[in-house]
Amino acid sequence: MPELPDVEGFRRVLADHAVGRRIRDVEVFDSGVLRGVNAAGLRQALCGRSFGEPWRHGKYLFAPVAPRKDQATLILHFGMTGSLQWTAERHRFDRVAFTFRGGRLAYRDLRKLHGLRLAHDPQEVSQVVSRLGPDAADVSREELQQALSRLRRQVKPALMDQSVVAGLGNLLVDEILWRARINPHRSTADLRPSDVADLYSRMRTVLRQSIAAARVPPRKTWLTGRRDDPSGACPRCGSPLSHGRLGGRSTTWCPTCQPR
DNA sequence: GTGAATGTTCATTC
DNA sequence: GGAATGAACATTCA
Repeated sequence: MPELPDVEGFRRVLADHAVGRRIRDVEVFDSGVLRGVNAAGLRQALCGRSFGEPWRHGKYLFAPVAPRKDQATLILHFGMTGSLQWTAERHRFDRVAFTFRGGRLAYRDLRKLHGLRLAHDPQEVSQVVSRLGPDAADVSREELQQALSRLRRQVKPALMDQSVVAGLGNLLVDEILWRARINPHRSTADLRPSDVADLYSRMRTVLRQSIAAARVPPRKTWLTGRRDDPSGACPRCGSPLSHGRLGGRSTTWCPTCQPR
């Protein structure tokens, strides 16, 4: 599930409900999601403290621990199935829960591909961020142009590479390329500046609308709304959609709108 | 039982 | 050195 818009939604959940409130308890139901920290360490770092204003870069969510003199930051990554929920109800896939007066915040994740880290100082945080390209919701057209022009790769895997631009996942990239009428197999080396300009403006639109919905909205007018239908037709031209694998990921495109 | 799933990382092989 | 590929991680669901 989680790409940039989803994680931005989780950021809002944390910001709206938990920031500034005393963390009364940290329950670890499954330590399989803890990375580089154990349950006792996490409890000790967080209990009695609170979260400061959370921020996001790409698909990572950073929750600074207050008071700031502690210099610690909780780093969350949601893998393919994670989420952050403000809910009183315990769910079978809740792996960690933070308890506050008046509610609880659950890190819920089916597959446990990623999870929670605790950075003890700003260096550890910048270490994580330094491996990422500019945030997709924040990057300028010039930056994107430059990042892509350095590569000679198929455009889809290039855009999904978090060190090129951070935050785009499988669904978003398919959606953006479809709107920009760029075939996912095309090489970044062959993109004209006008292609990148198109790509950029489509990316902005898709991100803005997806962030508002806290997900890639499964609308029938979007490619995303049709990709799971094996006999799906392009919402724009009606051609049967093509399906394949690219960079190891399932890929959907329109052979008419997105010629090679 | 099999394969696939909106992610990342590592090893291997061009 | 880059780029492409496949496996691995853990788990459920169709």
